[in-house]
Parts: sequence; C-alpha cells; structure tokens
Amino acid sequence: MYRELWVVVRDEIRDLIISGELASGDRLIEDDLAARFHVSRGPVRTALMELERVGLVVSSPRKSSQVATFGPDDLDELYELIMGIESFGISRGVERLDDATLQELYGVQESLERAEAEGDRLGAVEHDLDFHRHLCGLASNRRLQAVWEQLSDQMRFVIASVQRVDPAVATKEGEHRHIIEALARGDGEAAVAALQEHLEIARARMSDVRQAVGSSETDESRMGGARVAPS
Amino acid sequence: MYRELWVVVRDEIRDLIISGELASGDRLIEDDLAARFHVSRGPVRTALMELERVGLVVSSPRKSSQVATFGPDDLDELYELIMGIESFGISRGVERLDDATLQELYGVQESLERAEAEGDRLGAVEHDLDFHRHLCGLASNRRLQAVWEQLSDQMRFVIASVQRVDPAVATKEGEHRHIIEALARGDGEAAVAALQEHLEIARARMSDVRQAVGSSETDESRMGGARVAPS
DNA sequence: GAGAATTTGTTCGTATGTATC
DNA sequence: TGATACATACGAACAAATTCT
Repeated sequence: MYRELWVVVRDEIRDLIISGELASGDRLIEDDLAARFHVSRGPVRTALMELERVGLVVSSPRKSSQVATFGPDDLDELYELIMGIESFGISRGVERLDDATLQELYGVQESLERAEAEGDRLGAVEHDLDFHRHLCGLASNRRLQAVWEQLSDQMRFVIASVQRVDPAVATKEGEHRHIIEALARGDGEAAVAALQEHLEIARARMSDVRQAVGSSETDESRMGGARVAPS
Repeated sequence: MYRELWVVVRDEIRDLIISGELASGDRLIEDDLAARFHVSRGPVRTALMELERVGLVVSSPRKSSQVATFGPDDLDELYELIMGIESFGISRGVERLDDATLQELYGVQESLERAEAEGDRLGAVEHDLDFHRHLCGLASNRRLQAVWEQLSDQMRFVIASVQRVDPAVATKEGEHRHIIEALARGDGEAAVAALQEHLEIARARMSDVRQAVGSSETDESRMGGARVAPS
C-alpha cells in the first residue's frame, strides 16, 4: 500500500516531538529535517504545516518553524476545551446510547486497565485517549470528532511531557468506571459530572508536576532554540 | 507589507467557492487554478490544503480535490457544533463579563442592524458572523476560538448557498438582542437558551429553503464534476 | 481492458526576505 | 547601521498514478 511521503514524515516528526527528542522551542529547519529523513523539502514543508494545524508546531512566514511551547495557560485551555467537547458528546449521546456502544466503552476501559496492570505505559496512554475519544464519539458528529482528533496530539504531548518527569502519573480507573456506570444508568448529568471531576483531577496533577519541576523544559528551550541536527 | 502568495490564492479560491462560481463537487485541478491566478502549482497546493482544513474542499491522495458537498447531515452537524461552541463561550464568559465587552457586543449588533437597514446583504452576513464570533470569544480560550474560525467558512458557505436561492433569509434582530440582554443581566442560562432558540430557527430556515429547491445545487454537482476553466 | 492523456507527488534550482555579526 | 549568511517561498521539471477514450 502506498502512503504519501509527507504523512510518513509528519508522523516521524510528531514522534520526535512527543518523545521529547525535539524540545519546545527547537527550531525546525526544513533542510535539516529533509536530510534527516532522506526526502526533499517538499514533504517536510507539508508535514510541518500539518503539525502546525494540530498545535505541535508554530510558524510564521519566512521564519523557521518551532516546536510549540506549552505554558500553564495552554494547559488550562486544552483541558477546558476537552472537557467541553466530551461533555457535549455525553449530553448528546446519552439519549440514543445503545448497548453495543456501551459494551465498546467497557472494552476500551478493560484494555486500559490491562495495559496498566502490565506496566505498559505507552499503551495505557493510548487506551486512555481512546476512552475519551469514544466519549466524544457519542455525539455522532464527525465535525466534533475532527476537533477532538485535532487536539489529541496536544494531549499526547502534554501527557508525555509530564510522564517524562513523573512516570507514575496514572489514571485512576475508578474515575472512568464512574462515567460508564452513569451512562449505563442513562444519567447524563452524573456522567458529565464524573467526567468533569476526572479531568479536573488530571489537570491538577499535570499542573503540580510541572510546578514541581519549575517547567525546566520550557526554560531550557527559551534560551537556545537548539538546532535540529541532520542524521 | 508582504503576504504569502498562497494566502492570496486561498482567499481567491475561497471566494469562488462561497460565491458559487465553483459549485459543490467541482474538480479543482491544480494546473488550471495555477494558470487562472498566474502562479505556480506550489501556492495552489498549499491553498487547497488549507481549504480542506476548513472543510470547503475534500481531497484524497493522487486524486483531484473537489469542492465539498453539504448534505442535510452536514448542516445538522455544523449547527449542532456551532451551538455547542457558542453556548460554551457564554457559559464560561458570563461570570467574568465586563462592561467593555458588553458594549462591544452591542456595537456589533448595531453594525449588523445598520447593514440590514441599508440592504447590505454581504455586510450583514459578516456582522452576523462577527456577533457569533464574539459569543465564542467570551470564553477567552484561543483554542476554542480557533475551532470557531475553522468552522466560519463553512457557515459562510451554507449561508451564501441559501441566500442565492432565497435572498430574503435575514436574521431577526430581536433574537440577538435577547441574547445580549440576558448576558447584561448576568443570566447565562437565559442567554444560552436564547442562543439555542436563535440557532434552531436559523437552521430550520436553512433546511426549509434547501428542501424547497430539492437541493438542486448538489444534484447538479454530482453528475458532472465540471472542470474549472483557466482564465 | 490497453494505451494515451491528464494530473498529482516529489525533487531541485533560484529569488526574496530574515537574522546575525 | 551595513554586509553577509541563512532559510524559506516560489517556480519548473520529472516520474508515477489515475482517468478517459
């Protein structure tokens, strides 16, 4: 099967950013990235545009793109918005919620708990996101879903940033279970409340960890703008 | 001041789509567009990507992009989402709503009414959108605002589509006034209710007009895929 | 269904604008 | 501030895939 080159490049750069190999504020020079991935500048340009679209990269005309920097405000915005989106998904979806969808939610949650039990941190993060993706999906609104997907890489980014400092930040399974159970009862209000509590706790954990470290990551990036080295 | 070429091209194509000169389903051939605007394919490609991002264009690898087609479902999705976003804006913003912001809202509404009084239909649409933009802005969440902006071209598109069939579809000023007054009272619940009623009416009007015409626009587009002619 | 024409995805060269000393 | 080095934005050509006859 054929995949456009820029998609491959986008995913590679995305992984470098999320893994922290490319840190916030780092300059992303098209030539260097092109050399690194053995492609021309075209696909790199497209990849960077796409990464800007999802908020992992910032750029202005005629200047090098940079890896985005997340301040406390960004964290607040992101969580506030995600909360709004998923609450909306629940509100709209709880009425027409069928059994199959509910079982799917249980399934995702079980996968998440299994991954956590096995100590599979990366897998757990993905299953966690998948759970939230499903909450958004309850609304059956493709445009809403697109918005969620657009934000998902920012979520991965902030989660990974924090995990690098404190690998122990794990989701309490109980919180997810509360949401599902409320949904199963058809109690949208309670489900939304449980979700909001869950996300509020998660955001607070994030903030704490970042505070504790003095957000060293962003400080480092602000001074340098380290250049990304070719392969 | 210097503006990137692809921005100009994007706006030109966008206007062609919204004005209906390029109809739903029309193939967008890079070479033709490049010739039409006297630029190379590079900026055109970028412009098309950007238009895909905002939902005015659809494309798949190795195939020509097309002007997006809006079915009844799309209309529902769009209005549902806009309603959610702006309700969220109101809910979050009503607490910290200061007088200056309120006056701004009144100002926008007055501009809207003036434009309508003068029979300036295009201006009225822009002021109408501006009013709704401000509602979203109450949340002071840049990411939420970005989502709204992303959807605004789809709104322009459907509004323009309907106006072409029935130019008389105008906003009832009273509905906007209700929202502002509720905000002025600090009554978020009422403001949200007024907004939702307003948008529900607007959506219904849209649907009616489209139904009445049998959505001829999309039918026509499905058969042909008329090729866009060079200048 | 095969071949020709069309159209995209990619590469590379060049000019213009930006940053740095 | 002025000159230089650097990086992007645009243009043109090539190869591969799709569409049309």
